[in-house]
Amino acid sequence: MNESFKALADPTRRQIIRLLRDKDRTAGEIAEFFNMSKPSISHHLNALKTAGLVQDERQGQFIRYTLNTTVLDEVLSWLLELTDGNRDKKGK
Amino acid sequence: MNESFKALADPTRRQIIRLLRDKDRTAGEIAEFFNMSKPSISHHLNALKTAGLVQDERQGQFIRYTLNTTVLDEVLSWLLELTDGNRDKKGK
DNA sequence: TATACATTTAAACAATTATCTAAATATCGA
DNA sequence: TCGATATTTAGATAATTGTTTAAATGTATA
Repeated sequence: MNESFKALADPTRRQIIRLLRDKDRTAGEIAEFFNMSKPSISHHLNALKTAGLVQDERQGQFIRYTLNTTVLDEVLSWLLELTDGNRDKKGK
Repeated sequence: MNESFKALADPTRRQIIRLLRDKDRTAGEIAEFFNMSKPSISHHLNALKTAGLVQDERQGQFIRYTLNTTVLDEVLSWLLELTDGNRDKKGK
């Protein structure tokens, strides 16, 4: 959970998530959207992967990244617990 | 928006938010929950305030902190845009 | 199998962040 | 106004993070 929030704290990583919302993309395709070296993007992708926010799968020469909405849902739940009226404050 | 995500990236700050969800509290009351110096807590409170996640109001000797759910709602919206089916990808 | 392409890993470095102690500011009550 | 209490601000430092270039790994193809 902490990893997820930390992963979301960076604007580049949030943008990557948006890109993957539209469709799966390879690391190179993702990198093209940014003014940043490929190793940097790779690093950000790894942060997202560690957090469980994306998954990767090698397809031949390429590595294809996919959004994992499950973890996003968990973050959503955490936030919803705060704004919702129910006060059972379960400490997740 | 970036400030909000960065503020949420720290576990101490998330815990502070949870504490404020239950009720408003003074800086000192908040600090009692943590194994950390008061200046550190003050620093975290300031980060939350800068992000707009909390508001503060002096009450005599004390400073009382309040949760501002409006900004939390904005973060929620950002996340909901990702998980929802609608694909109008407005770049907020 | 040699070369090119896609991507990651390694190593270094700068910038940011979290933390502490000490000092400053603000308010209250005697 | 003085002393106690509540909190923040300042200054220092250690840890973490984001970035780069160079090298390594894995795959495809001629």
